[in-house]
Amino acid sequence: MTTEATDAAVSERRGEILALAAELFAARGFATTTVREIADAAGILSGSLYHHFDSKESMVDELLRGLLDEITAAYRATVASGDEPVTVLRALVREAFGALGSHRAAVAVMLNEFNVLVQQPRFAYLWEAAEETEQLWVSVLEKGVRRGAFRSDLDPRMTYRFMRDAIWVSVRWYRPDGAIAPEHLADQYFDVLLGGIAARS
Amino acid sequence: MTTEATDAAVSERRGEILALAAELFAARGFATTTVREIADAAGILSGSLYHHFDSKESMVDELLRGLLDEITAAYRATVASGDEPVTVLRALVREAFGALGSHRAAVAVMLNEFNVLVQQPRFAYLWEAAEETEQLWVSVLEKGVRRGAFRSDLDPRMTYRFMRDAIWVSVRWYRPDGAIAPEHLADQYFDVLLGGIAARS
DNA sequence: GTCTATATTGAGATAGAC
DNA sequence: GTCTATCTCAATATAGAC
Repeated sequence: MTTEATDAAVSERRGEILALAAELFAARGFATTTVREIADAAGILSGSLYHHFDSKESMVDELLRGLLDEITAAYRATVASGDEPVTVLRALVREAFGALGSHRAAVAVMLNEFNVLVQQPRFAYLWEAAEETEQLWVSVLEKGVRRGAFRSDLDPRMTYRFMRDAIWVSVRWYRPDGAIAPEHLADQYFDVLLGGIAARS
Repeated sequence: MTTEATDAAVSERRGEILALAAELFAARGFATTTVREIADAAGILSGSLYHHFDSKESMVDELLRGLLDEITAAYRATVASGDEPVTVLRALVREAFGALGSHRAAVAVMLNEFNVLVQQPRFAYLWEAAEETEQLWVSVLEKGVRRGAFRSDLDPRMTYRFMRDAIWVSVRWYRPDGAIAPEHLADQYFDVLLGGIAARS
């Protein structure tokens, strides 16, 4: 009990600082955010940060691992359900948008910094996670094509990339505290994606 | 003649260096690219760069202004044509993808660095250009809704953002020297956007 | 867990010779 | 137009007191 309470308190402080760092990384970019800015936001001096984290890099590492662990678990479970492709795809889209609501800053950091970070050996796991996600989504699209739910001329890999990018990049303008709920946005996107923007004749 | 030839030679060298810098900014990020890396790529020492450019910032400034000047001029002309909304929208999509072919690195830099750069007063013009572009595209979408070419429940601003993001972010995986020509990619995107991915019943 | 104080490095940028 | 040499500063990170 005592140990748990202590651990929880430690984790809580870490979590607070990490959340503040995430907001700064998202707003100002990882490279241009200084540890002094993070410390300022936390109300401490920069040296004190190193009691909680090894380095600035380990902060973004922890942030991205947390996001990936959660979202890949959700994707795996959804695809494993074995439901109809359209149903599964809608659920995947909702999960992706759900992350915008629950982990907005982390998603922004992933979107903005992926290409630069992934070049470092330390962040090679970002590639692995991206590959697994692509395989999961593509398998659903392929199944949908085979079953006649999606157009037969659909390119599953290209369509996946199109969807992934279109969804995640909306983190740049979407505000989860605004009028549009993540699920609503997800359904609107999915609606356009399935039926297109053209008027029905 | 002599003056022109000299100016051309100067501009050529500037252009070469700027193109190299653009590739580095696109691949490694603006903040993490060093002036020494740019100089290495150009085969000179870092101090020599300052004969051509005031600063690293002025390099990215020149790069982005060049892209914006060209693409906004194209958008203006296309919208001013007054053709049918579907026709104009297709042309806009082709122009956006065309920039991926002709200015790939600059587009990548714009996509990746916009949010950070725009916070500096020096780069406030990025906002103005983005605003004008949004107005142009949205006007086409609104006209299309009024004329019954697009769904009546379409949200023009949201749809514009969706399209813009989906198109530009493809610069992250699209290789203009590969199998897919920009116009082909543009038409595929436009096709999906108009008609959706669902099979026709 | 935070502060004081500081080590260390690497970055952007400059001056003047060639 | 490039090089040599160097300045200056800001950033990450550390050591030890409290």
